[in-house]
Amino acid sequence: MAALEFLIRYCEKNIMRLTTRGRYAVTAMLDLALNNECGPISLADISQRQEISLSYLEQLFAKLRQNNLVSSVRGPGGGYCLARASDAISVAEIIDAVNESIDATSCSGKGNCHNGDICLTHHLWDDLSRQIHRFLSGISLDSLVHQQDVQVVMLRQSDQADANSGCAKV
Amino acid sequence: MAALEFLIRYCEKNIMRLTTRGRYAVTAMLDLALNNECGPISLADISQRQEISLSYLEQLFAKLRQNNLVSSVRGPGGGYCLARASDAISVAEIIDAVNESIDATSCSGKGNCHNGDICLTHHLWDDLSRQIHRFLSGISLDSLVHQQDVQVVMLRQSDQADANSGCAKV
DNA sequence: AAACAACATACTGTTTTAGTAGGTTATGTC
DNA sequence: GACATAACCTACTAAAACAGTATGTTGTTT
Repeated sequence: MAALEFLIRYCEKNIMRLTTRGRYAVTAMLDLALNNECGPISLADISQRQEISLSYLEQLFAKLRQNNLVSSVRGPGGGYCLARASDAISVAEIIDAVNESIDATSCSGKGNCHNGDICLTHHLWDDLSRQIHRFLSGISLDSLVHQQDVQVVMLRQSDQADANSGCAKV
Repeated sequence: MAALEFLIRYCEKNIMRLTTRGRYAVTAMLDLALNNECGPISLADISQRQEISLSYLEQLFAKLRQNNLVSSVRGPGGGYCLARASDAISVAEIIDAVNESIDATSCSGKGNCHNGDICLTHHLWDDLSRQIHRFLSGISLDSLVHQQDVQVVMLRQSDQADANSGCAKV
């Protein structure tokens, strides 16, 4: 039945991990979003601007590329571009892409998940997990760039003045 | 000035970490919330129900206690209770409590955070970080227990029938 | 041909996670 | 008072994840 399938799916679902790894990935993608009109951005540039190790960035971008979040151009002048418009890329996608490591530890493997209140809290957790995921799915790179948070607008506007005045990297 | 203070505060702020550790803590707190009327709940009970190592639970509850999220009763028949009503305890508090380890790595220590577009993406990240935190601050244990998610209501109702029929543990 | 930059793989030190082990202290019950 | 219970505390450990280093190769532009 649909209910059981549903239950199993969410029992096996893994946690939405949120660490510095995800921060690096989102930060790098934000860097891309901000410099998108300027053609491909090299990882060397991002590495320098965001102070993230180049090789580490390469590892992260391998995953981002596998998940069709960025496209690459090789050779001199090459680099990475967003694969889609920044309003079509969610924060959730980025974090998921970079944390791919399917280990469904919750309650799979043990058949005792399906009976009664043993697993009730698991369901509740899965609810939360899904809410978090849905929340982050609703936040696009674009919405981040275009100040959602009123409190820091003042700070950011002065910053954006320099940043947006036509491809500062050239 | 206020703006600079503001900037520094959020530059130094750490990421909201979300791992299995947090899942365990939230799960355990949910277990408490569900059995709250039954008096103190021993960690041994939670350990058995949620399949979490007893000693690990003890470590987590040490943090939860330090942060006034639970209160304890020693001796036989003792255990832990929620320190407040379940609608006054947010998921964010629980996760924060259990992940306490102040390491402000973002851009503190390096003075270069304050100039221009170098740190623009950091601001954007901090925005996101704060949004996540605010989101999880808005979700209480109580709201989790009382089905926010319509899709799983059907599943949970049958479960809650057993669970809520007066302190199953006695 | 040379330089550039993506792409790939293997290795390393550190931190976090999750759990184990072995206690001490407080408090009910017999 | 003896005893069981369960909180409380500290130190240790194996495994995983994190973050970074090193060393390439492949493709592309100049």
